[in-house]
Amino acid sequence: MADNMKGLKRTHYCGNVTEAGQEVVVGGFVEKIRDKGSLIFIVLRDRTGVVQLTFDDTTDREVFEKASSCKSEYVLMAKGMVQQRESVNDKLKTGQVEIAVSDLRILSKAQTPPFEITNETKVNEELRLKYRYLDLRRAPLQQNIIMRHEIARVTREYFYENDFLEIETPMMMKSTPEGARDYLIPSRVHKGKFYALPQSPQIYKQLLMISGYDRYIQLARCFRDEDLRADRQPEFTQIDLEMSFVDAEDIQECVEGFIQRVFKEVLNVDIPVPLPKLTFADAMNRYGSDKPDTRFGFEIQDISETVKDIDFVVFRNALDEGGSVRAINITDGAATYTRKEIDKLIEHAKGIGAKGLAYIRWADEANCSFKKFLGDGDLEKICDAVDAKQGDLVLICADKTKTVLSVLGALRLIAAKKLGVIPEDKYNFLWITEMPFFEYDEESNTWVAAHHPFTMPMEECIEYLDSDPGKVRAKAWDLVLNGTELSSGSMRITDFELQQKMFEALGMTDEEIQAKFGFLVDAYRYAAPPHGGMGIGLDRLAMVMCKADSLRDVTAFPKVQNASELMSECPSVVEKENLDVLGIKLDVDSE
RNA sequence: GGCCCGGUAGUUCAGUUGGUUAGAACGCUAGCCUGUCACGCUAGAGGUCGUGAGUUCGAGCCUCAUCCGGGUCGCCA
Repeated sequence: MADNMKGLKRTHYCGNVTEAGQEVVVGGFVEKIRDKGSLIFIVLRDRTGVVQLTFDDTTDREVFEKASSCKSEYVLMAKGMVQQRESVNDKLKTGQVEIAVSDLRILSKAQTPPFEITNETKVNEELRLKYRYLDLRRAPLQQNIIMRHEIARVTREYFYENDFLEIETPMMMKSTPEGARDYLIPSRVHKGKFYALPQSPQIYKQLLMISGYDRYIQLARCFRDEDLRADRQPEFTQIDLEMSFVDAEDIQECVEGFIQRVFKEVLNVDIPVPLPKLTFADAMNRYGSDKPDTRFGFEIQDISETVKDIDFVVFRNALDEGGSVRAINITDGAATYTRKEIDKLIEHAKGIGAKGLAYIRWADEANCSFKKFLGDGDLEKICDAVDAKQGDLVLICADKTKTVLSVLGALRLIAAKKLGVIPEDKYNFLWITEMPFFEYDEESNTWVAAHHPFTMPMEECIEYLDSDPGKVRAKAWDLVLNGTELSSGSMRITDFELQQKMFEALGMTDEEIQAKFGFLVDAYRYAAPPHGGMGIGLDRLAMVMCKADSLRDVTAFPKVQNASELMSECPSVVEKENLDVLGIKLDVDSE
């Protein structure tokens, strides 16, 4: 039988025991035992840190015996006097003191855990996820979870102070056939019909504007049944907001205030505002990405003009087919790359869709992979065009412009990571504006909406809706931080006729419109203030602020790549009776 | 769905050209130790080499399949 806490009431968190000369009661987990025989040290851990418990020949015999029976991860409560240590530990916040224990309770015994619970760990993540509740005892993870809480707290404070109302929207809603796949919930009452979990509260928050709740905020859980990535979980949290009587700049200004506040309060980092802006087109041309990491250079440069007279079939073909030849100049000593390392880059480029990669490696002398096609002075012209110097590596890609940009954009990142030139303590925010309204879908040969179909086009683009969809830009913008897409926002269409035109441009029939969004279209007939909003990825924000590599490190109970959870082993098979009630018959084998 | 990487004591890893009884460190168990803090010392237990098949006189190692995990492309209005 374990002890109880009778007569003891916790007075301090472990990490806060720093002053000698007082009697304290602490509770926590056994982090470490150093048993010297007739002198025992137990390091006790809670979410604030650790403190050392000491037992020696002045300790009550029964307490001493109990201490010597303790094992890793036992849950203890201890009462004792805080005293100065004979030998201090400067590495610990509580390293000046220790607790001379007079009362010790073993509240719960622990099996030997499957892995050691230490701050630094090399243990396989798979095992840690299976025992997530143990992994979560580790300080680094606790700090992340606590920081995430702080972010959420500051978020609420900021938006409350700015007159936003927190309103909950349904978790069970109508399935919308467009966009990501929905997670479906079968209905027992309406057999054969389904609710969907929200991909975002988009439609509801727009309806709230129509209803006059003109500043809305919600820390909204969102669900998307798509494949996972390090920065993508099937369920995630969005700081979801919508504002009326505003334009894009007003919303951006409000969010800039939030960003500034949350970084100051949580990290004590000053973020200068307004945040820089870059159009989507410029982002693609300069960085080959719609979420550029601007903490380093290596920008993409168009050298089509420079090489147009060079008799190199790869360049010639690309240019003849309307593509381009572009280059990035990797500085910081990239010329030391070995042939093998360059080959690896080329392989990577091919993986992204490049047919190949030309390069100039300027070590002792400029060494060019396509030297034999060059005339006198051509090499110098190219190096001049990209401002290459000795020590640099110039990567050149020739293809359709879209391919060239995505390939060089990816290589730019890989090279920077490899060279270690990305400053870790920098927070480069960037608004990406003037997003394209339509994307060309090569499979179906049609233009599809790049955003949801209620996004407002830029006024000067409306005339191209029918004639040249590729030219239409949206009143939509993204917020990017260090190469991570943090947030996305837009102004919404409030004009009924314009909305009709948008649907037509997307090739939707009246029946389709009515079936998919009938209630929303109807709602806009009853007048709506001009409005727009954003959804800010709380998980991703936390990931960057915690300097974590994966959302799993800032999510208490994350899913793995196949969308299952290793601890509870969900999703799982359900009893046949449960399916019968829902009128569902399975067409798959499951054990 | 495609491509790449990984899976050997509880954990992290090593394991030669395919060759006797698969090793180390940490952890764990027992004992000793009054100032440790990566405590120290002594002894000990602990293995279906992810799983299944194949090649071979012989497989941790080679081949195929499969499962699990990670990264990435597709996908993510």
